[in-house]
Amino acid sequence: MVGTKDIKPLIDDIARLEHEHQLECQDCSLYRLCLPLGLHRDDLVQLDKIIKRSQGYDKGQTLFNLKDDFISLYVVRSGSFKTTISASDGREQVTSFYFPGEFIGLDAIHMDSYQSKAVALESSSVCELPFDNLQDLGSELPRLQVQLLTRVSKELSGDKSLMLLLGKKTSDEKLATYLLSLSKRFKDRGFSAKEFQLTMSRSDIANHLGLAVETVSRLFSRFQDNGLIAIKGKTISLTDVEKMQALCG
Amino acid sequence: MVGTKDIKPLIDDIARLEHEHQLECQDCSLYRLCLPLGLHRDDLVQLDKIIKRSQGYDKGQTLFNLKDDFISLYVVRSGSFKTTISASDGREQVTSFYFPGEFIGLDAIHMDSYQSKAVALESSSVCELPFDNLQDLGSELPRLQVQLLTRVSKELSGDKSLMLLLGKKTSDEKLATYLLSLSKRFKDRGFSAKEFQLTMSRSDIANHLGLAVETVSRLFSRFQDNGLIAIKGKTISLTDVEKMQALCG
DNA sequence: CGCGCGTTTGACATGACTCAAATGCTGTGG
DNA sequence: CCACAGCATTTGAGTCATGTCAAACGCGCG
Repeated sequence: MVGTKDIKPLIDDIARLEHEHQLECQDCSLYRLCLPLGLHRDDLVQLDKIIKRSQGYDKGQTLFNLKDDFISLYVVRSGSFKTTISASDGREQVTSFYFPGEFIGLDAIHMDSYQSKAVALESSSVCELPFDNLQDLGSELPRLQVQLLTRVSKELSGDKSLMLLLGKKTSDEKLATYLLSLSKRFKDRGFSAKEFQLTMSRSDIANHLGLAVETVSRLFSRFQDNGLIAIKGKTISLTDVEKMQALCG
Repeated sequence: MVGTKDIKPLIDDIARLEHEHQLECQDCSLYRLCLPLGLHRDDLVQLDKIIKRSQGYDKGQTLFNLKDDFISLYVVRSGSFKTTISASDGREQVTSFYFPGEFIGLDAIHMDSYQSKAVALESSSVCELPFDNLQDLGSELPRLQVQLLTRVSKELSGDKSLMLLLGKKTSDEKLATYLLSLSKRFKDRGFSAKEFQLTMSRSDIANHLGLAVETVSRLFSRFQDNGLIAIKGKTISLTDVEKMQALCG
């Protein structure tokens, strides 16, 4: 029996194979979503030269730590990551989750060290873009700079929305908003918008939304009772997207 | 009698005069804090050409509205602004406050319309940077692009800290963190780090910190009772910065 | 001077947290 | 391959921080 949930690992495998063969940007399956968008073919070749296609990361493995020297930006190639920042007493906030084609480390550009910690949520791989090289190339390729600027601006925009969520929304609204935002991101990447894996733990979700784990767990149960979702372990199906949207506030 | 609180309006007047005389970047008092930092003198002249030094904005006046066409970035020249985003039912979140030398509109770069609304908190003025012109210039002046990228990254970093605040901090910690962050920004601008004007209303502060107005008001009273601050209307003095820092969490 | 809004203060309500315990899942070693 | 250990998740009961509602106060503007 081949269920939907068998597809994602398969696609991950493809990405992994692509990685192992040092596939170039122009042939990468993430092309549409990634930095090269809008660059000319000749430019791409140059970009390729500075990209390090690094080895994979295991679940729980750290991509970079708070205060590590800022050397590179990373683009998720396969898998997923979370970033966190922490208060002086150790309390942590999960600031973002990152999926294939998304940039990690953009908030470090203005400093010489990372401002957050990035950890893989599953077996994952990344493309590493040494920032100095990227800047050198950027002064020759204005479109590359624009792409980069656009990326940071987009993340900024998303963060502002999260502020609204954290500051003003109730727990139901928070979870509904979060699930729909995940759904959209999966859809953009060619996965199902209705059924997907929650690669992050309940406590990562809770933390990101400014809730307690128990609250999130209860919400999942309630959403299920109300026919909004079907959830089994880490697999979730959105069974009533309309009602979910109405819940977002 | 000339109290400390008479100084800021005075400095604002200077900025206003500078503005009226169409002062150029290289002679602007915000030079250190603003975009031109790191540009060569010749480059500055070019930058000057594309900057529109717009007329002032009154308290409460809108700089741009949600969904207005994204034409320009703005740099605060004097005064202060707030930006807000809103949920579908009208609930608003104050996403940021902006002081002289800071950029407004960076989150719109990735779209063709503003993602938020910007409103003056007092009589204020701005420099307007038409984005298309800025990009044209940027392709000739890589350092300008880097400056811009650095700016967006910095705002991103600040937003992540606010997530920690909104998601994990108690009401005291929120207010203490906020007051110290204001203090630092005033200090960076050559104003007193200990005594300054809260140009935003209590309800703007409360909203920004994810609290109710009443909570903020009670906190101000309690902080005062505990000798942390002295507050009179919109003027606040930090009387025990150490204790305040200890409160930040 | 008086009106109106922003702010403060008080009393009460409640959504979400904490603590506690049961249940389920995953990965590991025998 | 199974059994067990340890961690993640769920569920329940009770508490608490912060929000809501209501009213008084006072500052700033016309």
